[in-house]
Amino acid sequence: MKLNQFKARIYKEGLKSTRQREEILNTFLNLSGHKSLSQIFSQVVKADPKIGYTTVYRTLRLLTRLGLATQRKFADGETRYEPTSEGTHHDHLICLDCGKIIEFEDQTIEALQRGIAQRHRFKIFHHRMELYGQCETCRRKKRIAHR
Amino acid sequence: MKLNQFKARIYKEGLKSTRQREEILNTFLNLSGHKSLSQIFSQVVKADPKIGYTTVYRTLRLLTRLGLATQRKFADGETRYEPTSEGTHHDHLICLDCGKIIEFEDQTIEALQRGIAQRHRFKIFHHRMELYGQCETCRRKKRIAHR
DNA sequence: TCATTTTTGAAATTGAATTTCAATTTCATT
DNA sequence: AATGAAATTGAAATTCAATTTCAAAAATGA
Repeated sequence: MKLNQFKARIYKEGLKSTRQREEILNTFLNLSGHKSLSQIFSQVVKADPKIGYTTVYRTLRLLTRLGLATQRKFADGETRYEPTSEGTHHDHLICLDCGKIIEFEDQTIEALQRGIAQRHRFKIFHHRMELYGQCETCRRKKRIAHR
Repeated sequence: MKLNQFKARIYKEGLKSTRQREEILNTFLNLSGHKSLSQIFSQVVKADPKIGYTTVYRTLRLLTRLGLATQRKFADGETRYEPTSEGTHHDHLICLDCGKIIEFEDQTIEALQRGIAQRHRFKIFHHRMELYGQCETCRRKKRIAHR
């Protein structure tokens, strides 16, 4: 369970472990995929209606700072959070109709990116690559709707 | 000159050609790179102090709709606009220290992306790829500052 | 328990994006 | 050149997510 790791990190930083933080972390870890703050908030509220939006916001920032969450900004502008799954970087395939997000990884592309950076004498810290389109399900739906 | 093409498109859409729109387009086309709305606005104001922020905003949206401008959202959250240079898609290398943006293109990566999409049965409309890091100039500066 | 420090949460603030609306401008038609 | 319908302008207002403020509440260590 990650909760203990979390508490340990919290103490090390001179911060305090609270009911709210534990509840938010727990909810967040059980939520799959890339969730917006309001999505996370509405889930947290179900578990404890007393927890405020601000606290969820601050806790997600804290988790990001501690490396337990990763922030993502896609083209729609809303910030999304995802539990950090250790060591695996990945990119995204996003359906513009239904919002589905598929993760993928491609070592060849990563290598080519390193080459490009080197050629321009850049030192890369991170990157993002997103492919926007339509998933098969939505394409089928549209085809039917058009009849 | 693109101005005439612009007027033609304007009329075709049932819209009207105005002093403001011409001035904004003109300023925008002479501005290189990826500019934020406020950067474009402050440049437009130099040419004509009477032109309002809202008009610049709406004109950039219009240009985007007409395909003369391309909207970009990088990780800093601010929307940037770039004149559409026909036919050439490109990706970006961004310096996190000085904000410099370098454009690049890599056909091999593009091909690999198409392969990934196909494997997931996605139909891709567009994509974005951004490499964030530090350019050579800033790396040198920092090295000196550390002494 | 007490004292200190952090956290909480409602409300306020920020800042960019977008909308509103009355006044103005464009342009096709006289 | 004058007219009028339709579009445009620009200042101000609004929206909306992100972020900050601050007094009250909770957590930790002595």
